Amino acid sequence: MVRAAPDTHGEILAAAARQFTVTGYRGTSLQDIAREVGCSKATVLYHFANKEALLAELMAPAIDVLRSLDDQLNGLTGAAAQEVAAQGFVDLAVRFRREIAVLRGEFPELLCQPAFAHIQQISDRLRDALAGHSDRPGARIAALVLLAGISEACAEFVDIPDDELRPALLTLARRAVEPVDAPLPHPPTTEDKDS
Amino acid sequence: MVRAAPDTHGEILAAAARQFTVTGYRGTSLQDIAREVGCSKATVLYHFANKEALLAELMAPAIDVLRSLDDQLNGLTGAAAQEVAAQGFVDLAVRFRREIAVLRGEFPELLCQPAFAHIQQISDRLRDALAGHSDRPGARIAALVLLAGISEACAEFVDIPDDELRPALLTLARRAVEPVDAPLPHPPTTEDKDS
DNA sequence: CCCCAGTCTGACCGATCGGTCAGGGTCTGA
DNA sequence: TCAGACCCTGACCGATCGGTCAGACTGGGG
Repeated sequence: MVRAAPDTHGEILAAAARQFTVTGYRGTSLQDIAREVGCSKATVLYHFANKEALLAELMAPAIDVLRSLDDQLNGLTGAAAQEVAAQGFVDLAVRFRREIAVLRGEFPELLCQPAFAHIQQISDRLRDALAGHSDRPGARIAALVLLAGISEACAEFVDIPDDELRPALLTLARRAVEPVDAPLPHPPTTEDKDS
Repeated sequence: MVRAAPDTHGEILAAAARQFTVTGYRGTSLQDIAREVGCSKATVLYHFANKEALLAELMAPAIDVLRSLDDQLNGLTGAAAQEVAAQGFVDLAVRFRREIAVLRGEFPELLCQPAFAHIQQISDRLRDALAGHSDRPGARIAALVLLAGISEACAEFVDIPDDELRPALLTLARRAVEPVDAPLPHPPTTEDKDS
């Protein structure tokens, strides 16, 4: 044991997560992060190639889950796609509230960065699934309102425990989604992860 | 007539509105705005005291309408408050899509500026009204999801005409809002502005 | 004619940004 | 004891930001 094992890398990551959620990505300087950790700005840039790499490492777990949700959605249509999309996204948003809060608002600019190249397309497909792959404006609008609103709610209600937030959002999503004629294989009263 | 009456002030305002909607308030520099207008940065700062004053003048009409909606909400309770809040906010968001898009994401930072001092409290009251002044987490969550989602949808669906977007959002809002036991004085099938 | 108010500009300012770099400490294994 | 990997830092860089300022240009009224 060498006295508390510094783990500066992890501390920087944690400090960045805190600051990004409060002041946003652009609104947080490397200097701010270094100050909270108690090291120099150069140290931050020793552990991370650049500011973008810091963000990318912070977002990686959430992005992995988003990608796997995208895989689950592949091939599903109609009401089944809507239900899986609603459950999957609510679960993701609640679990990764902090990451959602970071991306909030700076989505368009952040998506330009190579680390987040495919996020836009994935979230487009997610929105499309939530709309039951329908072309009706009402369905498309409802899907967008839900995705954006759920994200915002997760970022805002940090004081509400997961187990309370998740069912409330899921109930809301099911109520708000524009119903599509294709029936579900079985009633979605319990959680069903795989098809 | 003195050849086309420059109206630099208005041109700067219009250019700022365009750029703010695309790259955000912080993401747009005075240089960018000046370049689009075809004047110098110093000219921008001759017509507007500072960057914040430019934003304030841009937002003034939307804020006026928001304030009058806040007045309408005063004293209403239960389902009546929910209905007026839903109608009022959907109408406001659709009409002022551009302004909504500007504020999107930079809300927390922008609210610190003196010009937007009371916006936070007004939007809190609006959210509370949309929740029917209920304390139930479900109602509060639904209200936040709706407000955030509707804002985002208005900023995103710029290509959809007002007359199509407004009823779709209103239908969605009525479907998604957590019902409150207090009944409406009369069914809200037609628009009713005043009590 | 001059004067003045309105409009506009280039040059400049201090602050801050993300990022680089040479070098100093410290620990470890040969 | 020494080499080298690892960790960290102060000093510095160019770019860009919002904002200031002295002065140039213009048109109209006395």
